[in-house]
Amino acid sequence: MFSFSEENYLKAIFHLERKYQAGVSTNALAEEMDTKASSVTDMIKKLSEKELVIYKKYQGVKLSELGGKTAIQVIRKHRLWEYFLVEKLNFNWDEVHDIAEQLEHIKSEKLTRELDKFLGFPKRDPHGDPIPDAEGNFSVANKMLLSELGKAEKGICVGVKDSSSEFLRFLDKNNISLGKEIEVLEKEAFDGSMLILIEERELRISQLISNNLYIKIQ
Amino acid sequence: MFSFSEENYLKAIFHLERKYQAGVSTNALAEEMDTKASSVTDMIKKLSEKELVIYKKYQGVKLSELGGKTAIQVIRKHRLWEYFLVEKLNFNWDEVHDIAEQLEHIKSEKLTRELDKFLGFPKRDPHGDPIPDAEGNFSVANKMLLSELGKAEKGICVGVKDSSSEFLRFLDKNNISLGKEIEVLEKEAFDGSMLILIEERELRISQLISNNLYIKIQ
DNA sequence: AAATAAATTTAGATAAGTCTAAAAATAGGT
DNA sequence: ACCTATTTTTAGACTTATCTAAATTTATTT
Repeated sequence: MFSFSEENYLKAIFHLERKYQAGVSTNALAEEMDTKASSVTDMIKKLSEKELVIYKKYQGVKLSELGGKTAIQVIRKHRLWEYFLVEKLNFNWDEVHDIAEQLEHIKSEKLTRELDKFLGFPKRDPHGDPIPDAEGNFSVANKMLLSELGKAEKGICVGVKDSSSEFLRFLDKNNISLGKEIEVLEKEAFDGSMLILIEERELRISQLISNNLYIKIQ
Repeated sequence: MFSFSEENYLKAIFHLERKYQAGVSTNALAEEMDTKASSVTDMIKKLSEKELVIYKKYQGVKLSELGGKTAIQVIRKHRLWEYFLVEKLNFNWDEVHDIAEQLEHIKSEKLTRELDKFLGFPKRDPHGDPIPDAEGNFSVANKMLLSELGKAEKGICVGVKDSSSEFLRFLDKNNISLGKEIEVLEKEAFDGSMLILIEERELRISQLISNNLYIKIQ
């Protein structure tokens, strides 16, 4: 089928397409993949020959139908494995990403289906991201960033934008986890920090934090 | 750490060392790995530089202490995943090998430990092979081949030598599975076939079959 | 619209793992 | 001990995925 590297590129393009609908630039992809632009060009050509992406020189790249499907299957596997690691193997949510990066490339449709069934067809991974079903369908929740809330507004914490171990451990330390209600008590215009109420506790968080926490209102 | 390919070579050498204690020959390894002798020589040199094997030109190859430990960890992961697939994900014992070949290369000690714990520290994989513990220790059962039994002798089926899907499906079809008692009713000297009694049923099996079934006596 | 800056692609090189074909070493038979 | 057959290694080439440096295209500024 496809190599690990090809699958990683497809996944990266998929994620970047949300931000760059017109086409993902070589440089953006190079940054996302932590590689050089020239390497990206080479790989894009290869993906283009395999009809996984639509590419015109200097015009950026988009996933084809096939490329999109493939990317979603990789993402499905990644998120199912993350769920497995947390729910069955006692991993914390900040420890699962790197292992899922490896597991997402295991090739066996039956394995993915059976894992999904074994886990009870979970809808979201430990970071609140939706898990595509076998057909590739997944719900795009109407979430927003906590930083978008105004004073006295409330929301339920439903996901994280940054899922780095550092950020997740910060949330753990401050007892912020998915499903909890957060109310904005104050907003500081100067630095974007806010005072929030979560489980009867008041907590001051910087804009970097509120910019990486997804919430759902009402 | 080590590449998939390096790990596969170590595993192959480990398995072949049982048969060739004096050192595994390049050709034997090439056959096992389904590759060319020249490729084997190249890889052995690399493994030798990394001190994973002991190698002198034209003298065959042996695993070093480190190479042996590494091989056993790969085998441990392979067998744990096979057990997982059969016990948790409803796979049949003839379907798990290829997937375990992929999963055995996932790098995370914690994952292996937690998987082992989750499975209840199983001692044997679905084919009856011992699963090394975290320290690499595993029991070498005093098993023998069914073909070594004489007339009127009995044994408990404890493993398979060939674990190809074809052989395993043959066993399924004839209701031969691990744990069952087998008694030799007749032995045909001419072709090595035997008439066996298993669960009240009489069954004639060729020598190819009895040569690939491990049993334990008394 | 020309000049400059930025982004992108091309050209050529490298490392891992494989191959074929040829050379070298070992083993076996007489 | 010699000749031959077999095994093993070497030499040189190919593929995948990467890199650096140079060339080219696109975008921006004046």
